Amino acid sequence: MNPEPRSTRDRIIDAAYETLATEGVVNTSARSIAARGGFNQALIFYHFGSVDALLIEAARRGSERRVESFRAGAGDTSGLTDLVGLATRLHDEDGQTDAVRVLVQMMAAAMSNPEMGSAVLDGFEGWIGFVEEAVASAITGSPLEQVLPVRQVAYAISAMFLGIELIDGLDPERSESADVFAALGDLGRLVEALGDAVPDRLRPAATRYVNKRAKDGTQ
Amino acid sequence: MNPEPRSTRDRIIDAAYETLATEGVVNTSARSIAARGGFNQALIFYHFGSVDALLIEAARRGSERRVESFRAGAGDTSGLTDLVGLATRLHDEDGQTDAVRVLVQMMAAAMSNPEMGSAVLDGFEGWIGFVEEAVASAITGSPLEQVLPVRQVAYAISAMFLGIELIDGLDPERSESADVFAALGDLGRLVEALGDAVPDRLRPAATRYVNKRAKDGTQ
DNA sequence: GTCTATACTTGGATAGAC
DNA sequence: GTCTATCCAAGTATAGAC
Repeated sequence: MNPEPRSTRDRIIDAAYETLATEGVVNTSARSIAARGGFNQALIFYHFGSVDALLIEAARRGSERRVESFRAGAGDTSGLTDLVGLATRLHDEDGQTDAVRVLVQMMAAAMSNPEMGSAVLDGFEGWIGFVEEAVASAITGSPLEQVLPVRQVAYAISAMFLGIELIDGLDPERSESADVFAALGDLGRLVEALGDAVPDRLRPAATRYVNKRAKDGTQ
Repeated sequence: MNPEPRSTRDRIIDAAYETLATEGVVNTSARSIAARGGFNQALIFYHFGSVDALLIEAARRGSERRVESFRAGAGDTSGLTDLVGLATRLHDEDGQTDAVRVLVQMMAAAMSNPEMGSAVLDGFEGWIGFVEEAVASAITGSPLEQVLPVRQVAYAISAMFLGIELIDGLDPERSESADVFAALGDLGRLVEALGDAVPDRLRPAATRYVNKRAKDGTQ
């Protein structure tokens, strides 16, 4: 139970992760990582072969952590409000912001490195899956259940979350994300309230109506 | 009218822009930019003083172009469907994808460079403003007009757009963005259809109802 | 497995000729 | 304003001692 002395390999991965979070990809190098972790630069090549390979490992590690703590923080996500609330909390927790920052940095770097891109996408899949579940459980029993393409909506929500972090990191002084999350919370509550306003015995009719509208609209 | 021979300054900015788009920030250097533009590397320092300063210029140029072509492509955006349609078209046009890619790359780089962050954010303001207008005109006359925080919604939509591009760039083989835009289009049409279903003479009542719900929810 | 030393490459930046 | 040459710092990577 005492702090298991982490292996060097692990310490290197952690240092890479921290460097990405605090200095960004552009300032992440074998030397800056080693300096931060307090170990020798050559170890990176001994253990991982190249800096890129290390970054891919760090991305993998990050994905795992992220999804773990999502699920830990999620608990009882069962509505839009809960979902937005969770997103807001995640955005506010320091460790979580780091996780998203690292992900964003990796994604930007991966746009010019196919192998890395594929790895990052794999890790991101867990995140989308998590949001899919949350969305699905948020709409069970509502007329939306029949028409909402859960996967695509989860994808869009995840993208929004990433984008907010991307913009938010530009200038801490001018951060608007708190207002945005607050507004999303209001909207979520509003939609839920409107949904609740549909009496139970009218739901089948509402569903038919929504379906028809969806069909007409898609043509 | 004949192709005004672009100044060297302009050619350098263009080359920087192209390098960002095709190679990403991590591979953007004075030398790679000069190679692409076919001019001497030293010119960058003569005209801009440093690579970062050049990138900031390129970002500014990019913002202008982006908003220009948004407005050009927008024309008659007056509903959710139009808005999503515009986004879809922008996402499909080659030149536009480049513009968004460049922006995303700059944002990622700017996370570790305050001066750059501020410049990129300034440029992004034009984009958000554009989406604000589109959202505002999309909801005029509907009960939503009273309760929707236009700025925050526009911010969220813009963030989503950026995020989609970010994910989409990871692995062209596994791109899902087309499905996502299609789904968003369906949803937009659905919401519009539902909105239209509220008879005109009931709108004041609907507005009061929505307002009350919004108020209750916010508490 | 880890450290030192070192080779090699690339990048930022400047001086000076043209 | 542009090109050549060059300096120096930083980066990746390897060899070899410990």
